[in-house]
Formats: sequence, structure tokens, C-alpha cells
Amino acid sequence: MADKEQISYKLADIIPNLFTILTEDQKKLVEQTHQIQHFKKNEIVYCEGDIPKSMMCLIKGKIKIFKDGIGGRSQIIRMLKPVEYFAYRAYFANEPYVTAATAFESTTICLIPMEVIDNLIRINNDLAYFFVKELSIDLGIADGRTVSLTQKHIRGRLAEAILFLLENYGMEEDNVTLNIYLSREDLASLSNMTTSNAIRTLSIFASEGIISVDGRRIKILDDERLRRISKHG
Amino acid sequence: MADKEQISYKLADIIPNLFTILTEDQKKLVEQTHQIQHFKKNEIVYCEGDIPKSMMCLIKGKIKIFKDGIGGRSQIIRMLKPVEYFAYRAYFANEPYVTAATAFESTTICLIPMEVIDNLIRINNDLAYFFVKELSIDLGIADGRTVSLTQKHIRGRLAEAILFLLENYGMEEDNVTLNIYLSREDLASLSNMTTSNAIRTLSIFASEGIISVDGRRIKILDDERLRRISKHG
DNA sequence: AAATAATTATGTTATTTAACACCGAATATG
DNA sequence: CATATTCGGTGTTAAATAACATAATTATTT
Repeated sequence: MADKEQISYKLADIIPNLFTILTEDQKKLVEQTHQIQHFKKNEIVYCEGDIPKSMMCLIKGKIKIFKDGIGGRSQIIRMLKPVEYFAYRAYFANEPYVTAATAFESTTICLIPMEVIDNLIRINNDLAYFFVKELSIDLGIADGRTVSLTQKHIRGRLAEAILFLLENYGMEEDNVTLNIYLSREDLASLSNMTTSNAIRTLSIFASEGIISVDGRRIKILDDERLRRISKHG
Repeated sequence: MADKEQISYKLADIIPNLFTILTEDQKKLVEQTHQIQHFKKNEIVYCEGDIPKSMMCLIKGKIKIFKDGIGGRSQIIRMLKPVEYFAYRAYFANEPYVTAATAFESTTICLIPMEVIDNLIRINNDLAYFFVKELSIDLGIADGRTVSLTQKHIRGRLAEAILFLLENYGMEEDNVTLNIYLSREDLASLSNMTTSNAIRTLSIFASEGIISVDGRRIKILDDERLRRISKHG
């Protein structure tokens, strides 16, 4: 196997929620077949149209999953943090990927061949249940997002996006700065608007004292108001 | 058990794809615990906020699953035909329903208690795999829909909705009339626009010879052009 | 059958948002 | 170091769509 990091890690630490589900034999199989890969900032993890070969688990870093839309306008579908599993849906649906994934920052991923996962699922009920639950949660989120993105106005959508980033990635030590730095363009494709509108609306929020902006650093000053904007106009 | 239709039916005929997965014992369990229910046109099958108690399978009729959005504007998330399974996602995600479901027309549903399904899933891998696949397909559709609904223009969205109805419900015997009759309002909430815009755009399509409209009856005259509109503006 | 309500249709206006144009600053590149 | 190139910012215009008003038609109820 090409790259195993000199076995300087334990899978039980790296992918705990998956690993605790498996029997000793099954763990051994995963240990033998998995792979660790690193990605630099902006590197592509997989492309739309690729045939899914591995399930992936984000170990370190941040990843965005997005779809290319109309006229080069892309839409962020999901943003991952450690330790989240991804890239398996298309395999189960028996499709090529309908999304693409890139690393937001320097990132480490654990890959497990989909045939291995497929075989394990068929003999390990808890593993199957794990995926059922995972997919059920994601589908609920997707349905909610559809309504938000289509019905909320720009301010509401941007507020929601900022709050999502907060829930997902949390704050830095200062307790007010979002622990993720997005370009205005990414912020736009997360909240379904043009880049100009993301920029404009962001500075309006800042001028209203709801947030403060320093480059890509966003400080949340009035969490309460942000929630109100996200809910109602 | 209240209503079993005098056992004048066989579950193997009614829910074949589920039933073929089960062992004899498991079939017996489902036979003992299931229920058949009828719903009249516009009757509510379940509500947002309800605790999911049964998995459902649509045996006869048509059902819409929708979310109430902002300002009374609802959004159709999914439309079912026989024999499709539904109402189980929220249970697996451990949530109350985030959608509601109503019957489009006189409808028959088979209900199986979720605890029964949950137990079966934990002992029958093929059943678990069935749900994994089902959910994976639906999640892919949901992600695609999000982009369509947010990025396509009105004409594209309506064209897509009409084509979806065609794929899903097919034609009547005449081979041109859609085999489902939606109110303009439902058509609007399927394609994310106001009712007026659905009405207007529909008559524009008719005036362009792409479709013809007779009340709620829609005939597709130029399938090719409809596809082009759905894809590009 | 009359009355009432819901649905469909059409025209007009207002709002929202995208598109475009331009600039300066920061960052990468040869 | 000079120069592209990307990124963030702002103002202006144009396009898409919602909101509103009103009326005709069709269903539903009394």
C-alpha cells in the first residue's frame, strides 16, 4: 500500500465512530485496505462525473462539496469538518458523483474502498444502520435548505449561512471570531447569491453592528439579531 | 387490528419490493402489525411536527410531500406514486416530521410500525441496504433540485416540473396528456414560483405551442422544446 | 337554483436581485 | 522588482419575479 504514514496512527483514533461498529476481523480488513491522503488548499478531492471508488472520512481540515450550476455559478451543498464521512452516497445510488469536493485548507482524508464498505454493510447491521441514520439526517437538512435558499431573501440567506458556519466550525479562542475563513465568492455560493451581493450584504451587516469584518475574518457581534434576520426577513 | 380489508389482499402483491427481502418469519410479523388506510382527496396523511410512528407505502393514488415555507408559501418536496415508501426518514434521523403529506386523490396506504421496521433492519441486512439505497437516491435528487430551483429561471423551472410529472406519472392512453392533474397553486409550489407566475407561464407555453392546457389537463405537444427550456433558459 | 367560495386569468406596479462597470488593494508570478 | 491576477468594494442599470388589483370562470355548498 502506497502511503500508510508509517502506521504512526491508530484508525480507532482517526475514525472512531466507524471503527467501534466493526468486529476485530472487520477492523483488520479496513486497516489493510484503507489509505491516508493529504490535500493542499484548493486541491480537488473528487470531481463531478467521477466513479465513486472510496468512501472518505475527513480527518483534518475543511472540505466543501459543491455543484456546478448554470453559467459558472456554483452552489455549495455541504461543508465538512472532522470527523465526517462523505463521498459514499453516489456509490449507493449507483451513479457517478453529481458533486465535486475540494479542500478549503490543508486537509487529511482517510479513504476506504467502497467494495470493502459494501461488503461490510452486508454483514454488519450496525454499519448499515449507521449509514441509514447518516443519510436520513442529511436528507432532512437538504430539504430544509431547499426551502431556505428559495424562499428567504438575501439578508436572511446570508445570516443563515453565517450561523451555519458558526454551528459547524465554532469560534476561535476569542469567542467571537468565526473559526473558518471563506472568500466572498464561497460565502455567496453557500448562500445562493452573486459575489457582489455577498460583499454588499456583508458590509451592510457590519455597518449595522451585527458583525465585524476584517478581510475574511468575521466576528459575530449580535448573535441574537443574526438569528432574527435568518428567521424572518 | 382495526382495518385489514378482510384479508382480501396479499402483502406480497401490495409491497413486493419490501416483501421479497424478508424471511417467512419477518413477513409474518409485518402481516400481523401492518395496517391499511384510505385517504380521500386532500386529506392529511401526516403533519409537520408529528412523531413518526409508521413507515408508509403508497399502494394506490398520489401523494404530495411538502414543507410550509415563509408567508404561507409551501414547497412541494416530493410527489409519490405507487409503490413508493415514505415517512420513515424522520424516524431514522430521530426527529419529528419536518414535512407534511396529503393525498392528491383517493389514496390507499400500507402502514408498518417503525419499531417493527427498526427491529427488522437490525436483523436483515438486505432491508438495511434497501433503505441505504433509497435514501442515497433521494439525497441525490434533493441536491439536484436545490440547484435547479435556485438557479433556473421561471420558464426553466416550470418546464422541469412538467417533465418531472411526465417521468413520474406518465401519460394517459392518448399518449400526450399528463396523467396527473395539478392545481396551478400546486404546480407553483412544485416549481418554486407564485401562483400567478405559474398561471402566466403556463399560458405562455400554451401560446407558444409547447403544451396545451384544458383546465388542469396538460397536453405535451413539443417534448423536445420543453427539454431545451428546462436545460437552458 | 342561488349563493358562496375557490380557481384561473390578466394587467400593472413595486421589489428584489443579477449584471455590469470600474477601482483600489492585496497577492501571486515571472 | 515589475507586472499580472485575483479579490474586495461600490455605484448604476437592467432583468426577473413577487405583489397587488380586478375580473371571469368554475366548483361547492346551502
